[in-house]
Amino acid sequence: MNQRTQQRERTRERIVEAAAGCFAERGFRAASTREIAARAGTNQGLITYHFKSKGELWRAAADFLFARIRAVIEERGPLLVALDERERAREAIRIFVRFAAAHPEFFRFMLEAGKHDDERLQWLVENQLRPVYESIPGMARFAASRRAHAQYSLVGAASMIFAVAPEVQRLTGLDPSKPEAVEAHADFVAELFVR
Amino acid sequence: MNQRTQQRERTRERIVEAAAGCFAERGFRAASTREIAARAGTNQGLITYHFKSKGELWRAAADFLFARIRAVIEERGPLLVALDERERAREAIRIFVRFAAAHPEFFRFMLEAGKHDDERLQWLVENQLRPVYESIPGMARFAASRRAHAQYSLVGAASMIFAVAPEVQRLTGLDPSKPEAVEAHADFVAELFVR
DNA sequence: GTCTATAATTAGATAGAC
DNA sequence: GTCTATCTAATTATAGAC
Repeated sequence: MNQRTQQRERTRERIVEAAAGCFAERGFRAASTREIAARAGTNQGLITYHFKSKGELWRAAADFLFARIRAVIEERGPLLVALDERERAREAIRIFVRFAAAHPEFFRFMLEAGKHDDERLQWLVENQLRPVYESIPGMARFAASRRAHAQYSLVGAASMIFAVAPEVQRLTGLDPSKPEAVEAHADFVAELFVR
Repeated sequence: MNQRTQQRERTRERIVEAAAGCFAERGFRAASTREIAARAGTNQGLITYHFKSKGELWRAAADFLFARIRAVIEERGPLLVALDERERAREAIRIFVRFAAAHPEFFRFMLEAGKHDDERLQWLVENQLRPVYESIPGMARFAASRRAHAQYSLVGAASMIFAVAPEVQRLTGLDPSKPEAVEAHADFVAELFVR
């Protein structure tokens, strides 16, 4: 790879990461390409050059966010096989909670996308979400008829406190991003779903 | 109350309800006063006349949404005292889940507001959320040090599946708004938190 | 009280300089 | 590949007719 191609990739990466943050914080419509460009340390025209449209940038941002959760699954999944069934389910849930704490933008992005039945949601479900849906941890314990209820209860219980962290801080005084709070939440949710 | 005052109140109510829906669906910034006006069957200029600014309309919308949850608490709360402690906690959670199913816009509105630490969140916490926070059901069972974790786990588990209903439908085929799905989710979450 | 017209900003996409 | 300038369309808030 020559220097120009490397520079190109680094610039694209900076823009995509800034876009993921902006789309998560503001939603697709309210996120502006000018703000994304500024956050990436560049200009608005360059976004059109690299991504053609705001919609394509959004898809690149989704791919960026899902690459991180896939990495966690691939990295931590194999380590769980040594544990017995119940402790494996608990530890998988703790890993999931820690991911939610480390990447609240992932869940903010998903919460924004999941509430509108448009072409973006369709693309997201088919290309990103469906492939990882089956790997949500600890769900084999529940009957198929309750699977969706268990999945979304777990995702909600694990991620909500981090998705609205500023509200939690103002309302309760607890800062959910602190390591002690993350571990307390991981233990609480793991114990809630696997007793 | 004379006719003109009645007409005024009905118009304001229509605008506020439309605003609550738009702010929940799109967030504060992306919701446009023109779309709100169109949904309320009127025009954009009238919004400025009645509410002065978009920010004040947002506060009126928040007040409208919280009035509904307060009404449920006041209406259904007294009926629970006849039950024993555990069944009271379970039934309170079921009522909360049914509210989340009937009013996903409440939770979409809150999820959008809760992720930005701005003057709107400050107003929302102090004027609307704090007064009802203590009435979230079934939480007396948990130690004070775990209260926030329990509260947000419950809110997340109860509401997420309805907040992202279009995603759930596309991904799993389940329509969470159907009465059978609502009851199944209510039972699942109640059983999850009170065994 | 309701509506139309408009002013001042800001948006995404495009064109072209370098 | 990067950046500035600009076009068209949309935004909120305002002014004023009725």
